[in-house]
Amino acid sequence: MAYWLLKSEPDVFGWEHLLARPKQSEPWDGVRNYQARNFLRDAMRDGDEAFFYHSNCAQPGIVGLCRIVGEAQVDPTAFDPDSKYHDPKSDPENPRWYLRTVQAQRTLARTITLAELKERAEALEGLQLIRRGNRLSVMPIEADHWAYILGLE
DNA sequence: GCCAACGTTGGC
DNA sequence: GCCAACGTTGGC
Repeated sequence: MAYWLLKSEPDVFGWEHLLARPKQSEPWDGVRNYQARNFLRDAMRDGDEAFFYHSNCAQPGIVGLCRIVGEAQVDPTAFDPDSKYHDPKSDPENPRWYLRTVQAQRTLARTITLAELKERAEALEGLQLIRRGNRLSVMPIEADHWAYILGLE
């Protein structure tokens, strides 16, 4: 069992959107960064758990817990000219982008903010989220960091 | 392969 | 809205 953090802009697709979906699950498409893609495609496993993180908003932070459901699949939005995630250089014969389905597990009792995670930088050493200039939208979380962060709730 | 220019991310 | 940091592109 591995742990992850998934970033999402609440104005685009936030935690409330996920909760409103049938079975509270959604294909996590549109990832267009190779490092994030590699995590999605190669490292994640069915049943892994993930923090759902709100970025680019008034109060960035972790708002919920979700689960990775099933195996990696080719991201069909890459081949859709009408999609904002369309990638004309991605060849269906040799797909470049993948997705995973995520399912909401529970809403956190409160938002664990980026600000307080930064305050705990000593205990969370190595956490990519609080590294300078971090922009990864899919990142691994060490098991002890996972437990520590949940303990802040 | 280098690197400048450009576009994007995301906190503040 | 600003801007630092980063990834990608493309000329050479």
